[in-house]
Amino acid sequence: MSQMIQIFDRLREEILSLSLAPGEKLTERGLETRFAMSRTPVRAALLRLEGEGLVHRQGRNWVVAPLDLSEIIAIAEFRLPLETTAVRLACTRRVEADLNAIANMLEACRPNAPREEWHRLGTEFHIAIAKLSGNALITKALAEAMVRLHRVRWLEVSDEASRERAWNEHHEILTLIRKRDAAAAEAAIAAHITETRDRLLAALQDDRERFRAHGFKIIGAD
Amino acid sequence: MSQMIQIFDRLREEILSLSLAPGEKLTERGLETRFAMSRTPVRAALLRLEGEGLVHRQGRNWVVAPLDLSEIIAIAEFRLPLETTAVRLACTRRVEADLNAIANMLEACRPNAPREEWHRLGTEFHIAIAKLSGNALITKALAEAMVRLHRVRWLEVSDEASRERAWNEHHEILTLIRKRDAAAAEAAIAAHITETRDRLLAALQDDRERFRAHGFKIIGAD
DNA sequence: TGCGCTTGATTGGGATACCAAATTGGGATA
DNA sequence: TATCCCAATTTGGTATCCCAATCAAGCGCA
Repeated sequence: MSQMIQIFDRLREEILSLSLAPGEKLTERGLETRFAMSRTPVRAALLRLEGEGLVHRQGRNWVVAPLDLSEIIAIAEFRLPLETTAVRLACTRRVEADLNAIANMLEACRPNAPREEWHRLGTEFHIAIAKLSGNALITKALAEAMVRLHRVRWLEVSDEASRERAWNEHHEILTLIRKRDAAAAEAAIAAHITETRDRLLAALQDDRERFRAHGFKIIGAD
Repeated sequence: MSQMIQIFDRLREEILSLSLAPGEKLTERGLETRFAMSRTPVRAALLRLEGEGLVHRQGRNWVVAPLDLSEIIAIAEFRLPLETTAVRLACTRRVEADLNAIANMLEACRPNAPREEWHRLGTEFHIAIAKLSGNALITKALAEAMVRLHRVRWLEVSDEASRERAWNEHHEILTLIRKRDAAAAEAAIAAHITETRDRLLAALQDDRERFRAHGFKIIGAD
């Protein structure tokens, strides 16, 4: 695999897992020595990460994208029409094999699964549902939104009761799509998105300061 | 301005205006000599254009993104929920100054305006409406979709009667937002998106072969 | 004549050298 | 002691150079 992809994947992983603190400054030369590779693949990886919104420019410098808590509401507002449309389309276009793959994904990741696994598959579930729509733009836009939501979702998954509720909601949505009940499936995913938003906002009250104590750059917290 | 931005802007302009044929192969070394700059900024510009979906990789090579006519339907499917949501939010959040700016934009670009101007402002209108929603994710996703639609829209604007219909629809949408009539505004923009899609699909029958004759790489045309 | 191999040119990926701007740190001065 | 200024360092931006993989053309052999 190309060195650029290696650097890209490792940085992406470290950013999403919060190993790299939001707002942390990245220097091309620092990464060059850290990964023992030259600046050429480092720069290419940073440019791709910038396209995904995971790193920003701050003047001439690179920084890990800060946590923008005000985005929680905006992302829910964005997901709502997209995902309801996706499940509606899924009810007409879905293929049995795809549904089974998603069901297996859910089975493999019960609420008591390891936290990282749960976290990753929670994102994957929504993207897989979007894929059922057969619309690549919907899938891609949702995937981007889920990436932006990924880091703040560490709040949600810290609570096992929340995870159980989310798992049940996921299961319900899948069942309704299987029944081709578009109206109910739309309502279920809309409720799930809204409730996820509210869970995050509630958890936020407790954890914002704890995040700040880690040195994370947080904006939009008012 | 940095050389990378210069190359990025020029390539982007040439791709969107169809000066560079869809599917055309781009070599880093060719661009290097063409712009009389080194490969470093050329490569950075290509990476950014790849993020916007305007150039693709074909094996190790770079190619101008081919025209994907099957995207016309997918883009309409994507815009419909996004833009109806945007106008609904706009009806509650819009600011008078922003509305006036959009009205001026419309006035400055009547259907008999120069074709390039009309084409560009047609895109800008929808993005400006999306901005009224106050949701940055909606705005960005829609801007990306409009970029992907930009090149096939050369079909629509070739017909002055079509431009007049589109202009009237734009005007109507703005008026309804001004009245804060969310339901009617949603219906109007939904109809506009659907009709634009159908106009493009109809024009396509005539122009597909003409495009192909230009050497454009076209996919999804069935 | 047709098939296949060799070889040379071209490609993108990577490494490195150089530059100008920006930053920083310390020392001189008030 | 606080402040200002200048030099050394560090930064991203750019230009080249090298390399391995790929592609093509041309040559030779059957």
